[in-house]
Amino acid sequence: MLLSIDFGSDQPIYMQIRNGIVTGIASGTLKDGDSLPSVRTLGTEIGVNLHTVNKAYQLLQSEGFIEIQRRRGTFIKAGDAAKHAAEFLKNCGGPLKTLVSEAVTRRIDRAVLHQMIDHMYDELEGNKS
Amino acid sequence: MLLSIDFGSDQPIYMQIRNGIVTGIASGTLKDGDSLPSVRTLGTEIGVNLHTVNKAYQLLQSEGFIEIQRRRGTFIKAGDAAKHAAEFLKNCGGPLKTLVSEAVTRRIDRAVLHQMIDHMYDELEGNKS
DNA sequence: TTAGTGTTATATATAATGTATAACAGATAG
DNA sequence: CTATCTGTTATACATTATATATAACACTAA
Repeated sequence: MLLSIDFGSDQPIYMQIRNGIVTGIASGTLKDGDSLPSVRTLGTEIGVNLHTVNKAYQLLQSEGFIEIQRRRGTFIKAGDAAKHAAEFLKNCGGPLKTLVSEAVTRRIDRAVLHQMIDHMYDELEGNKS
Repeated sequence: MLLSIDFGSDQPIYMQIRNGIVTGIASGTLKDGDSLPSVRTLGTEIGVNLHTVNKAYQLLQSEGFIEIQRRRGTFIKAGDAAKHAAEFLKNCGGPLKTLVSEAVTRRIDRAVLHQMIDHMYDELEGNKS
């Protein structure tokens, strides 16, 4: 299954969908031009209303990850990475600062975070060309 | 000022308070045993209701960052870092995975994230003993 | 005695999240 | 041409999260 939803999560469902698809793109599971399930199909599949799926799709489109073609379908969009890189770097600063602060209070060495990130990169980029 | 609140933020006020105090502890601005402003004082200071501050304090106490002493005040608690380290590492995996995934889609090299983290560590640990 | 502490209770308001149902209008496949 | 599928819009509703307002409680500390 492309996505699995945790209904008990503190994270909104549409955010879980959004994050799942972003990870799918990063891992290469979803490639440029691939079609996504319709809002109804995906909604039924994961047990969620079509509007919730639509909310995730709208968000993903606004972020440049997908392209919604009315009455045709929704497709993965490679887009211009560099164009969105600055935006990402600006937005990730706050959350990352909080995460690092918490790590420092727990006396977790920076090397641990480096390793976690490296492991995630390896895992994501492992299934590429 | 210890804290500044962005009322237009998507992040809840009590979360901003919580994160600000965690960062304060990480940077050494807030040390073990230091007293925090009362819920009323801090609330007035940043233009927020005392219950909102109390919500942040309760959360921080549940996470082991502070100790609330009824009718006496609230104090920074060094606590046992190792005791909470595992919990943190478990919880940070999800958000970090999302962040890394997004970085990969934007073709941002892992070294960039490493550098950001190093910079934050340096900044936080720079003001220590 | 007085002021200050976190806490509890009650009430209210707003926004966010999610569901339900129906209809629209064009695309697409049979 | 017809039937199905597409994202979209509209309406309504329910629940939860967030935040404020006000008052009182019970104890601490100056």
